Amino acid sequence: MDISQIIDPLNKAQRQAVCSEAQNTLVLAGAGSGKTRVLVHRIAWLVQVENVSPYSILAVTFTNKAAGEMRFRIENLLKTPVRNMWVGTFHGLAHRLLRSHWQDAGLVENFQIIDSDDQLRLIKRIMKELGIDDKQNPPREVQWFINESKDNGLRAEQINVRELHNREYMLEVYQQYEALCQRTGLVDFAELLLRAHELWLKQPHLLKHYQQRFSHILVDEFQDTNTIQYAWLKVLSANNLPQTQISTFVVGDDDQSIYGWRGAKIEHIREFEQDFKAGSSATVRLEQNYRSTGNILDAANAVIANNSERLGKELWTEDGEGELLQVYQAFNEIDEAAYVAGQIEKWVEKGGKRSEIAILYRSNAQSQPHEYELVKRAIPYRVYGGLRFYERAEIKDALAYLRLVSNRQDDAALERIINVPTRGIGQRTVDIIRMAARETQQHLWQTAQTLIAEQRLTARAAGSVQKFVDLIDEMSALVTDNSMSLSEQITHIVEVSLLKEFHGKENSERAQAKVENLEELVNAAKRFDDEGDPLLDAVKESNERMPETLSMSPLAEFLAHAALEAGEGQADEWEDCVQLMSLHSAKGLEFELVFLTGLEQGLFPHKNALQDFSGGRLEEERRLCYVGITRARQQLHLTHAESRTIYGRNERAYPSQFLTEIPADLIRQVRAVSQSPAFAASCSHFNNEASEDGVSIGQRVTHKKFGEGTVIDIEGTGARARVQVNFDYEGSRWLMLNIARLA
DNA sequence: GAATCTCTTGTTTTT
DNA sequence: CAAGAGATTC
Repeated sequence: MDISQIIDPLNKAQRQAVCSEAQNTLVLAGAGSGKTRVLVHRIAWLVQVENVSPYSILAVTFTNKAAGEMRFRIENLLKTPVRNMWVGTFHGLAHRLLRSHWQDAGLVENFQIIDSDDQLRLIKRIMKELGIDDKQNPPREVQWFINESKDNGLRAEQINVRELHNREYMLEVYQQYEALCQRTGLVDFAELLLRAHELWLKQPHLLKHYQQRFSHILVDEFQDTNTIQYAWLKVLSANNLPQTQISTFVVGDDDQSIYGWRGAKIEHIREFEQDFKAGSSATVRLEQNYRSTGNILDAANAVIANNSERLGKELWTEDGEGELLQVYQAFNEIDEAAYVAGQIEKWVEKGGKRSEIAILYRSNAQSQPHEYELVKRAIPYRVYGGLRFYERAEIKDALAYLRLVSNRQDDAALERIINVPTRGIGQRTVDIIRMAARETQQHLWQTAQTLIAEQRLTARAAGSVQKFVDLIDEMSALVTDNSMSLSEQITHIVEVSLLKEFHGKENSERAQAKVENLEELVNAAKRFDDEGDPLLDAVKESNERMPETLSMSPLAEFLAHAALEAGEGQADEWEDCVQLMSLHSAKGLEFELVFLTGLEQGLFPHKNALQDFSGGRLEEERRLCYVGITRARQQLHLTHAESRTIYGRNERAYPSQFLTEIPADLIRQVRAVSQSPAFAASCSHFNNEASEDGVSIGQRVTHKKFGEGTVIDIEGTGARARVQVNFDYEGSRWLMLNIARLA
């Protein structure tokens, strides 16, 4: 047993956490203080020193990425695979529990997971059936209401009608939605958690089994737990029983809580100390930062200090202060992207790797101008998040075929593809089937066949529907008869569905991309064939000690994988490329060079957060900013634009309040402000040349008029330059063609 | 029933 | 600007 390997790389506070003898340990870990390391080493410590079986350990994370990373690092440290240890996201673990105990959970064996897109469609359908005007009552609001209720552990019947303030229809939709999902074997994200929680409450024998099994529960990103997740943990750990033997170890940072909008409650950190009081408890603070330079940390500390109600934490480093933060004020988002790309080129020229660079933004749509610029300069990049692979329409179509093959009750899937590709089943026919299904409380698949048999459809419609039914049955035969591999099955289904032909016949770039995506789906299935799902393996392995066994067809496994992981990590991962992602997906990651872009009031902080009078949401935006700043190791560039295209319109933009919260002495303004709105219409040549050859463009620009060879005086901080600029008026905006310095 | 056109509406963030 | 809904035409 080699304890030194586990202990030596740790500082005092980290060691204190890893070796904690308390039954319940709370680790308050600032950004970059070695949070993951502590978790990984804690588990290694438990296994090697305290002789805890990996079988008795449950580790919970929030993203699949984090779960994979944790398992990888544990196995690296222990130098042995830990197959039967459960490591997963709350959703992933809940899903496995429900698969293993579907009967006890009141589900059908082959239940399907739906994403929020499917969920919204179902809600729209129900509202239509109930005759609720979706103009006045946006389905999105109802969706939000349902998910919020579930996140708080509330079923429809537990909701007090009076609290709805004449929005009783929401409750009605919720009830109908629940019934529909139950009838058709569909489970949404929030439902996974709620069911898993109810499983504990309704099936004490199962709860007892898992309580006896898990002696140690570890939770990462604890500040992001929502009510139902927290409740699930509390029940499992038997924290209310003084004699419980279960030890909990949670790691979190209140300053990095950025999922309040999803029901996460920072208060859980505080509550933990009161709620988990069985046996002894300890709190450890990790404040020494091993990631960023002093200046970056000072900026982060200064920004987050504006929040109230913090648990209090100040990051520090033993390393030097490093470079100043650079702030660049761009004319517009194109200019911003050009600046970023220019800096990236510099970094790479100096021998830096592209994978050390991240471009971060508040909302995914902001990736576009950056992508455009990077393509232009042939800089390889990779975008995370946004429309994920398994969320693309054509992929979801293909998956809907697979779902229907695997579960004929899946109404959501059936509705999606009954007329994709078009096969002569129109809105009218679908409406008839829907209504009939509603009357008999049957699912659509069965109803459609009944309607044909009873000749309640027109001959033409009946023929088309019959063809569809036959098609699905035929696919089903392919899948069940042969002992084909998963990827072969999917290849067949994609072929037979004629989806490729359907999308391919459209002669656009987008259509081409869709066909390629469908081909990529087959590759994804191949990869899944080879690699499988580590959590599933763990469950299978450990289920040997349970009376219930978990048996899922490869197809069902693949579908669940697609629903829960939405398809990160496909393609080009090996190439050295710049990383583009939202601030939310950047949490937990670090980069040498970080660009924090779009720092404008209304964009970041987002305008919706600014409307909130309580300020709670503004504080969450600020935490998001804190997360962004602390991603950087060496260099941090903060950019904002004077003008930004929003919904196709050019809008004036103002610097984010967060910029002013950073002490001025930590910042170097790369270029000062230009007040002329006409300049905002200029293109990127100007900015590059002007800033590149050292001209500092000043506060005011004097110009006579725009046109061929306009001469402009630029006043900088102290400096002054005269330049000749050639413009072209193109429709509605000025394009700057070139610029030359005169004096 | 399908394809095409016009008009409105809107995007924060993710399991 | 782009996607979705609704209306119109084939």
